Amino acid sequence: MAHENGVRTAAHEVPESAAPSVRPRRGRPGHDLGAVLAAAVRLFNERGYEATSMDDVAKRLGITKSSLYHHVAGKQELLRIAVDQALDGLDDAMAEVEREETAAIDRLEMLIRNSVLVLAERLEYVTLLLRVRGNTAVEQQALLRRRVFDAKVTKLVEQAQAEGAIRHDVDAATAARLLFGMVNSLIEWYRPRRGGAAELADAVTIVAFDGLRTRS
Amino acid sequence: MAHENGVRTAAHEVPESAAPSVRPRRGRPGHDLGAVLAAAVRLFNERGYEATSMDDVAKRLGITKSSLYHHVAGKQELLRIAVDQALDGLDDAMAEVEREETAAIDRLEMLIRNSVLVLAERLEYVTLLLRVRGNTAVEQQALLRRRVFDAKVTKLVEQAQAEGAIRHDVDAATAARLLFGMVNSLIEWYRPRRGGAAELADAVTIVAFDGLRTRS
DNA sequence: ATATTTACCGTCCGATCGGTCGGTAATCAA
DNA sequence: TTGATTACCGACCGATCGGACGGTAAATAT
Repeated sequence: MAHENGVRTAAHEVPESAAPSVRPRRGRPGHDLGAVLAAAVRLFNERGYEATSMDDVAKRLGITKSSLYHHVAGKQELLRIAVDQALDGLDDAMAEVEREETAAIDRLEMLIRNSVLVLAERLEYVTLLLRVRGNTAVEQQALLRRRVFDAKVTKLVEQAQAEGAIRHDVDAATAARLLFGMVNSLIEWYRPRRGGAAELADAVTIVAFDGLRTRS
Repeated sequence: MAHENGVRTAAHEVPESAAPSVRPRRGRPGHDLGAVLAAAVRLFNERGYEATSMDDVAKRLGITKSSLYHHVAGKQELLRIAVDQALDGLDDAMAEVEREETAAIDRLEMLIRNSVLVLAERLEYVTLLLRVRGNTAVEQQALLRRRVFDAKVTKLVEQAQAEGAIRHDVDAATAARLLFGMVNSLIEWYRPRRGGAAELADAVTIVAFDGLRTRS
């Protein structure tokens, strides 16, 4: 693990579903960690994490850099909280599927649908996650969790192949990667619309399982 | 256009197919622009463009930063030359397809195959291209050329739909994006093997057109 | 009124960044 | 031997970076 920072920050904190909420807090009014995180993630995605300075984030919030450091311990922690939001969502999607006992191909379809929904719901967090390169300990930890997820997808494809539901002329690992390559590419162009995520999940599963070609 | 730099650098330069070649040059022996570019692109992809300093590039080559500036005008030019390598390859792939007069779906398949091969051949350049965010004029120019490419793909899908070869229950633009989302995702995991690119292109076209599901 | 809690600010710092400049070293052509 | 040509280097510069620190401002709770 290598704590690397001070003690603070348990593991899963903040955005209580990203709602600014109407709770009247105690001290002087101002931004809370949720607002700070939202602004930071938006900027990270616009310009890239490395290309965004803490001063950029502060300015977007209308405060100074020193004020920003009152809310967050450092730039890396901002990144860590954000990617954890994405990874937790993806893990939930996977956990729900693992509770199922249906045919492997049905669980695979369910996983794809769930993942598309998570991607749409937490678009900015997932976008940030998928761009992490592994430069720091925080990023490497994120890559590790991604690899665990990917391995589970491959397992699922292998099972579906063993059950005869998925073609054997494409390697399972390759199929899994192409599948989630397609899913993950949503971050490049999908923009939230009401209900848009569900029909998008339809499109993805159709292309993935039945292909684009018309058949008689 | 907005030249932004000095006069130099015509448009398409260097890597004469990336071969170090045996040509005996004139002055003092050392690195040429091709070697510099290769080292830079590799580092850009490992750590990200912004996170890579010119000193990092110089050190990887075993020279100093000032020596590096003898070969290249600046960091942005390094990026520009690199992404142009990728874009030129993709444009060639598209141009070959546009010369064809077969059915739209066949041209689409040809484009996918060509694109996969370009991706495999110029993997590092394309990787860099696909990560560009648009922070500078150089990057925005690259994004512009990408958008032109994407628009042509959508047109092709629309034609194939009009010809009845591609299903109508998926929006053409969405299909085009999912298609190249899948293709482009190769940069995340594909690593060169002899002949591997061709069978990878097979896998991609199979999944794209016929889907993963087995059918009786 | 006073204590507590929360948010904010100005100022400073060492490190690193992309880039410049003037000079030196090694090779080939004449 | 001299002149091009090409490659390299040390020293320097202004700007910006992430972050530290001590102090102030506004709200609620007592």
